[in-house]
Amino acid sequence: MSKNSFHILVVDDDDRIRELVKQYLEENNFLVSTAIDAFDAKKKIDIIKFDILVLDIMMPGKSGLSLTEEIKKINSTPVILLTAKGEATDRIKGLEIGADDYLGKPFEPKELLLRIKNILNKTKKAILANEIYIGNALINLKKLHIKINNKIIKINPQEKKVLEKMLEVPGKIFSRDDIGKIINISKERTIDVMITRLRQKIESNPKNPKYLQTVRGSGYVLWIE
Amino acid sequence: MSKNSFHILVVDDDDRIRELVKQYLEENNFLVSTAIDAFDAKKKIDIIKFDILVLDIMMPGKSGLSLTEEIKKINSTPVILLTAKGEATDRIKGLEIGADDYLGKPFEPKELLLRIKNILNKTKKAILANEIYIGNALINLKKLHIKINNKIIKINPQEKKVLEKMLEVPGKIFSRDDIGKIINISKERTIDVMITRLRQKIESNPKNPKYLQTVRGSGYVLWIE
DNA sequence: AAATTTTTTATGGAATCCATACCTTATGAT
DNA sequence: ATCATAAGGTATGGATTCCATAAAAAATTT
Repeated sequence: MSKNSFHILVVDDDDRIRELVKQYLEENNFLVSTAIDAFDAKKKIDIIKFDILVLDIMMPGKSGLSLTEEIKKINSTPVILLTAKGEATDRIKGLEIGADDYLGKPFEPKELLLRIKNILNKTKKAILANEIYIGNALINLKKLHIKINNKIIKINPQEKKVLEKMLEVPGKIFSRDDIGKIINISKERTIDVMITRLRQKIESNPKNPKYLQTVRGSGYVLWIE
Repeated sequence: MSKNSFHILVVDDDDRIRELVKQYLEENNFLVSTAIDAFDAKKKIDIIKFDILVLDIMMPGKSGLSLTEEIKKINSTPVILLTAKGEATDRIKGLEIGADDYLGKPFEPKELLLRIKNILNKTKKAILANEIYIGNALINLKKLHIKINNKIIKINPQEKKVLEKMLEVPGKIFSRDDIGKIINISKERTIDVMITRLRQKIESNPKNPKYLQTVRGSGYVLWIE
């Protein structure tokens, strides 16, 4: 049951939410710590460097907003704010003072997970380790493998090359010709075969791909969210 | 059978845990002492210098936390805390006051062993003695030998050179060329043979190496955990 | 010169790569 | 809606490259 390498701090005064989120993220292989309020959080932040903070805005004592402000003065740890419904002002304020994303309550844990992966994909740490999320698959280009559903699947060098290029510009359509140039192949069918294989490795439902999609008449495109 | 050179103090008021851990660590060649509470522990610490302390947090009399605090004022002996399940606060508190790692109860002895090796690999003593764990193998570069499964195996000068270089940057891929430069060899197969030999010495299952791995098309890489 | 270590060579096996053939699906003209 | 056709998907297999290792030869140490 190997964890990924990211540590997240969840701060909320509501026990249920805290525990729910913690559990959900842990199920998805994150290392999770929690804090009950801004002061508690600050203490922990001063000691350990987290990869992401998830802060409730509305907390007794000090608000998530003030905490965000403090944090952003010190370093650039990404912050996701949890805002009560309708509090549009807070959201805007949050982004102004440097929060990286926000999520209105009530929220789906799944949605939070998505945002987290999104942000992680942009961090230096992930980039240095050559790690990036595509949906549920944590791609590690350096180690030539993919972690998905607690399994590790190997990718081969050719597959790596293609993934690498496509990951540089997610959303860009790659013609078969483009892909062919990357791996020195000209036959169209051959390229299709490689795409098929990649799909089997990164998609949870390869027959109906969500991330590595076909663009009929043009080629293929990779989405990372 | 011959011990390694590390001395560990296990402090827990629960007899069963104390004895279990002691036995397990002894099986793995550590020298182990035990203490029944914080006062008992303090007495022993004042007399002997241990390489690692394993402290239960929840103990009658004085808690593992206070003991950690005291210890850290005196010197930097590494401390691993054992915390009851769910006591997230204690864990963070522990790290705050200088503990080096923590482990939630109930824990696998194997997991504890892993953390211990991890910490030892970082200590000055280990580095000075040129001792480092790779999985179950305790490599002693100075003495040109490896302790594994209660056996001592010699390593040869060439093997040492390679290990030494690879240990400097675990996780880095060494091309055959890189390795060839270390030991002045150009034939690729020759290098493979050396890797094979090393695997037979440090891996418990050389056919399926866990630490000294092949990166097809690129070379070899050494992982130490 | 005996023993040990190092290097080379030879061989078999595994992983990867590429192409082809055949199958399925999407699309637009009728 | 139906059908013809273009486009895409994939199972399979041969070729090739790459790697592991036994065994022998050479070099070095004892």
